[in-house]
Amino acid sequence: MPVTLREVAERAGVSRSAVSRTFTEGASVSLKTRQKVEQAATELGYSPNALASSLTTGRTKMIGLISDNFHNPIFLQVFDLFTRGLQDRGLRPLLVNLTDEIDPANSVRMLQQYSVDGVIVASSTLPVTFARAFRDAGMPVVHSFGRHATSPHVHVVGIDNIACGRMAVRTLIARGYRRIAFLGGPKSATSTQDRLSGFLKEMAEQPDVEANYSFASAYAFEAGRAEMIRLLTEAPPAEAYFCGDDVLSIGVLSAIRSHGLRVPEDIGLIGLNDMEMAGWQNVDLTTIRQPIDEIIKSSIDLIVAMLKEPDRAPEARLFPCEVVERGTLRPPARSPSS
Amino acid sequence: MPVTLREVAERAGVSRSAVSRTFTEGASVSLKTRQKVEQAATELGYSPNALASSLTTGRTKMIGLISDNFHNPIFLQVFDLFTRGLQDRGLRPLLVNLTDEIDPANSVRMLQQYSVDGVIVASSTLPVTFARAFRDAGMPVVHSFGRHATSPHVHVVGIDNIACGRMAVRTLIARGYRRIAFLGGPKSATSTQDRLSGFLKEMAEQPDVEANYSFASAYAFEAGRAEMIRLLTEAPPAEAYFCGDDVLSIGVLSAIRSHGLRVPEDIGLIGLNDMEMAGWQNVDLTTIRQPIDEIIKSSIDLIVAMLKEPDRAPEARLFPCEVVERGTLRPPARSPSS
DNA sequence: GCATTTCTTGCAACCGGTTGCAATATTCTG
DNA sequence: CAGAATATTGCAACCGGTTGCAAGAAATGC
Repeated sequence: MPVTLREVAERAGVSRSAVSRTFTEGASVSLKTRQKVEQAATELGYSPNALASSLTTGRTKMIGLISDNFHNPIFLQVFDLFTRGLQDRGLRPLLVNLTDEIDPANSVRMLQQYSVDGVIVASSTLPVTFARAFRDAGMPVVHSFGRHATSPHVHVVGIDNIACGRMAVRTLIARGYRRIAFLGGPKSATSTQDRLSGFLKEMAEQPDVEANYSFASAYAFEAGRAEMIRLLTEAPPAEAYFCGDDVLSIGVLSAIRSHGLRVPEDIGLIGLNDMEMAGWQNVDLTTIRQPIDEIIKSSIDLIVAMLKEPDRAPEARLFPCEVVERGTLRPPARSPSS
Repeated sequence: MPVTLREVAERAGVSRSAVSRTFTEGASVSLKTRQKVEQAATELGYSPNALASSLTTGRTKMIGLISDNFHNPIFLQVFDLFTRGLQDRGLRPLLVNLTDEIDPANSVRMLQQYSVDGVIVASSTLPVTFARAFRDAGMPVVHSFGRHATSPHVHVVGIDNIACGRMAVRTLIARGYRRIAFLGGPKSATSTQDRLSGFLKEMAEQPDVEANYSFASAYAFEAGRAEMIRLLTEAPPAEAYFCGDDVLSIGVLSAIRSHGLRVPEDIGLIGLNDMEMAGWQNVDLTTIRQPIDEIIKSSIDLIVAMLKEPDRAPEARLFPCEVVERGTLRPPARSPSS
């Protein structure tokens, strides 16, 4: 059905090479042949088969886009930015949903079979070993929203989750909260682990503060709500909670209100991400903003750079986060001790 | 870098055909050769290049997954179900973000170049002509969430939006609302047009009912909020609104509450979709449920069927919707006239 | 105008597989 | 055990392109 090189060549009365060359950037073709070929091509509606050419060029311009998070609304934005960013550079995302998969082996094999030029792992929960599996298979890989390592084996673009944990604590302390808790995402998520670790480190440096923590089963509304309901019924709650992320926070908010308590009057809340919904009037969540667009832009830049230079030394690009003030924390104390 | 057929053949001491055959379902290979080949293959870590084979088989097992909606949280669920469903059948989604694109020509060409086996257009807003462009290029195509046509030119899987419009009206009438309005999505979206059309048709059959309608600029929270704020400030509001979809409803809800009014006491609200968020305790939206999972499952079944039988007569598969009772409408009137 | 240099062009081999066909090997039949 | 039927195998051509190379054409220098 589709028109091939040969047909165009025949109609234009030139060799197949000539046709190939007119469609290859920077190849040597005279204006005359180029015109003949282009005319024949448009008449026939020809466009070159990208896969056939990949066979010799070794480039498919396809990028594996892998994620295990298809439930957190923030990832819709992530997919939007990734797909557009890749498209703008002439790359095609081959989407892989890892939800039911624990082992990278299958994805590695699959992406190998499709000879993708590179792989982007978009996940804040997958362990580093995952991205490494792709690197070990010889594919350029970037782990977006991944865990920061001092001597990374793989390119990582994201935030410093430990620093975020500390930032949350300092923000809460500055507002006079003294009984503080971390309500994290799943215990197995690297982002949860790091945020908790930062949270605890900063707590250890603060006198007279009571810390506590627990985990929700997922970065999801229901998980946050369920965990908060448990906390509210089992013991007196903390004065303020640092939640693993924004969706979780919204679930927590819902639990608190269901319980007849008010935010921020009875309980303070700070999230992480600054997803669109955090700004909705009935949510109005104070949160730590993660610069998603920059992370994604940088990830794409990095993967593009690796196409040219596959052996680039692994690099961790971390972006600063900042607190976005909204309505779920009481205002900062008037006269801080410092 | 990657291992090729030839290397496996050499190591196993057989011809290249033999290797190819061991990896081809139902090809004739003796147990002995198969074992030799399999051993050599695992030793070398070989897996066949899907793109090279596509050249002769004419099948890439890639499906173009096209959408123009990367802002409505419901589409995250849509992508989740599509990617998993396709993966389960050994198909790979090549994701195309149409957000900035008005003309199908580019996407058609691109998907042609990558010789996808089929195309799924997932959009409730794109006109039929869009899916048709793919069909005209000779690709099997299914339009999911698309507009129902009596004599379709292209396979459509979705709901009857006109019927949904009527259903919304009947539901509101049954609850005693008499001044009713439709607050639709973008005027250009086919789903908006059809829902409005059903709304108006049913209204025309109802005596003593006052109808009104307007449009939001997008299926999005802010758009719904903005439009509702406009309505509230310009004139006395209707008693109840049928909103174009759930995100829109949530924006509308937010506007109403900001305005100091209560739902459902002052204003009733019914959405469409039954997205996960509709069930969140602080939303609790009464809505018309669209069976997304069935629509997607059916879409995938259809595209798979078309791989075998490309000239299948176009078919419209419409799924019934139902009202999900929650807290944004007052209860049905006790003694209806019938 | 002729020798040189630089462009174009087609040939042919190749990318990594698949597949029809004929030759060979194996199994079955009586 | 011979002859026929069936299975397995490798050869070679092909899928739709790209590319090194050498030959021919055009442009340049003097």
